[in-house]
Amino acid sequence: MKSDHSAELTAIYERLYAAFGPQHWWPARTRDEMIIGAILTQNTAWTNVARAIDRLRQADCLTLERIDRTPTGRLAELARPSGTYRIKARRLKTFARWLRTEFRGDLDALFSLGLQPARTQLLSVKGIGPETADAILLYAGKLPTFVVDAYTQRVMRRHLLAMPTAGYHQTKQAFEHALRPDHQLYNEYHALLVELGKRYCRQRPRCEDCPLASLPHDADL
DNA sequence: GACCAGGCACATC
DNA sequence: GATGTGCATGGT
Repeated sequence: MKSDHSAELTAIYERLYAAFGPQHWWPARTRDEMIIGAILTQNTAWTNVARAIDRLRQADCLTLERIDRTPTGRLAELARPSGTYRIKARRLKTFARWLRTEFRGDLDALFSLGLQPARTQLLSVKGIGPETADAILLYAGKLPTFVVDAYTQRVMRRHLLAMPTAGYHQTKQAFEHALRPDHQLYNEYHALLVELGKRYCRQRPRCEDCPLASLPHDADL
């Protein structure tokens, strides 16, 4: 990726915000619920995650402390609507146990390490990759790290702001170089990109009314 | 009945 | 280090 697309990335944000307005993300009532949702949404549409969250709430299993004390098989049963539920149940358990043993179950103890140390810690947990780690840091920790998801990669490539081979880290760096390190800005920008993707980039792109239609783009992406 | 969705771990080359 | 595959449901 060319190193400086600051003007373009700022312009894209302005257009998306003007078109969609504030998104009020993450859709969760508590930090624990946010983290649980982040794990459940891996490679999964949010509508299915919402079902699983409801079931966990009904079963009073929507805190990390409760997850730590609930058998994996029971969690899998509750998380079933979110797909890949056996894996996700294991990841929830792994995370809850890790937080208890390493940070006495205290999220503040994790986040107060600061952005980079906390990120390294999260990435050491099996089941937490770059996107999930960044989502947790940004939305639960209010730390300024940009979350790159599949829609973001697609938008960047489509509008020629990223090489087709640009990876997660490269794309993340481009946004963080272009924008001031402000967790509220990163929060809104990521949410707006997801909304853009959901509306206009699913299946074949439908570019007619897309807020970015007038930007340069590659019609094949 | 495909194809997709707000990834990740692991195997293999 | 890049690429492929399993995980598995519900919506379109």
